[in-house]
Amino acid sequence: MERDRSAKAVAPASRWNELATDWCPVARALSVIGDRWTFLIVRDCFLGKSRFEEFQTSLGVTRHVLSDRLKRLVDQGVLERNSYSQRPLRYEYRLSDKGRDFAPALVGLKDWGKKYMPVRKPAAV
Amino acid sequence: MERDRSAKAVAPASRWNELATDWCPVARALSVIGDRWTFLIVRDCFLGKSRFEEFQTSLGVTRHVLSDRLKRLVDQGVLERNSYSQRPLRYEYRLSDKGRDFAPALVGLKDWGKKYMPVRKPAAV
DNA sequence: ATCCTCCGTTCAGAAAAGGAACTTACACTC
DNA sequence: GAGTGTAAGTTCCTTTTCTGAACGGAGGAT
Repeated sequence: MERDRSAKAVAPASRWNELATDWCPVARALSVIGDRWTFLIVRDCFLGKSRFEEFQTSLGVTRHVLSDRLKRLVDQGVLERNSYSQRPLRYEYRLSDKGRDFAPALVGLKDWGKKYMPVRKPAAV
Repeated sequence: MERDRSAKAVAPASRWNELATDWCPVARALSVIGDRWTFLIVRDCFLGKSRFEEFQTSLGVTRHVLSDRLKRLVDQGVLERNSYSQRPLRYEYRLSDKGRDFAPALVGLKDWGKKYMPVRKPAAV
C-alpha cells in the first residue's frame, strides 16, 4: 500500500508505462510482458507453476525481481493472486483469462524457437 | 574488429546467452528477441523500416543500445545488413527468412495487445 | 525449543540503459 | 575549399535496474 516507503519499488515503471499508450498494439502488449522474466513467468504459469518458490527455482531470477514482476502481472490482471493456505497465509499466482489468452503469442514464440533455435544437447525427445 | 578496446560492448551477453540452450523453445526464442527494444526493432522492420536513423527516431531508443541490438539481431541471423550506398557507405537492416518467420509471434502479441490493451486516445481508426 | 519452509524485503555492488556530444565520411552549396 | 547537412555509429558520464546474498516473520515439523 504505502508505496513510497523508501522509493524501494524496483518497478521499472517509468519506461515501461511509456509504451502502455503507444499507437502500436505490439508495443502496448510489451508494456505488460515485454521483459525476459515476465515472459518466462507467464510461460511457467502455463506449465502449471503457481508459487513464488516454484518460479524462483525454475527461473533462477532474483527474488527481488520476481516479487516485482508478479506484482506487476497481478496489477495488470494477467495473473490472479489467491491464498492457497490460510494459516501460514500463502498465496499462489494463477493465470486469469487475460493471461490465458496470451497463449497464442507464446505458441508463436515457441514455434519460432523450435524451428530456429534447435538445442544441441539431445533433449529428452 | 578489435572488440576489447575498452570492454565497451553493451552486450548483455552473459545472461542472455544462458537462455540460448534452455530446454524450453520459448526461452531460446527469448534469448534472441526477449527484450523490449529488440521486439520493437523487429516490429519496425515488418513496418518497412530498415535504417539506423529510422529505428532511432521511431523508437526513441539510445543509439548506443540500438547499435547493440542491431548487431545482435544480425549475429543471430534475424536481420541482414546490406549496404545501400557505396560511396558514403551506408547500411540497411532487412529481415531474413528467419526474421520474417517471426511474424506469427508478433501477430500473437498484436492481437493480445489489441484485445487487452485498448488505447484511450482515439486512434486514427 | 529448534530447525525448516515459504514468501517475501532490504542492502551493497555490478550491469545495463539513458542522454548527449563527438567522429567519420561523404555530398551539396556558396 | 570552408561551411552546412546527413547517416551511422562510438564514446563518455550519469541514472536506473538487476544480481547476489542475507535477513525477517509466521507458521509447521521433529
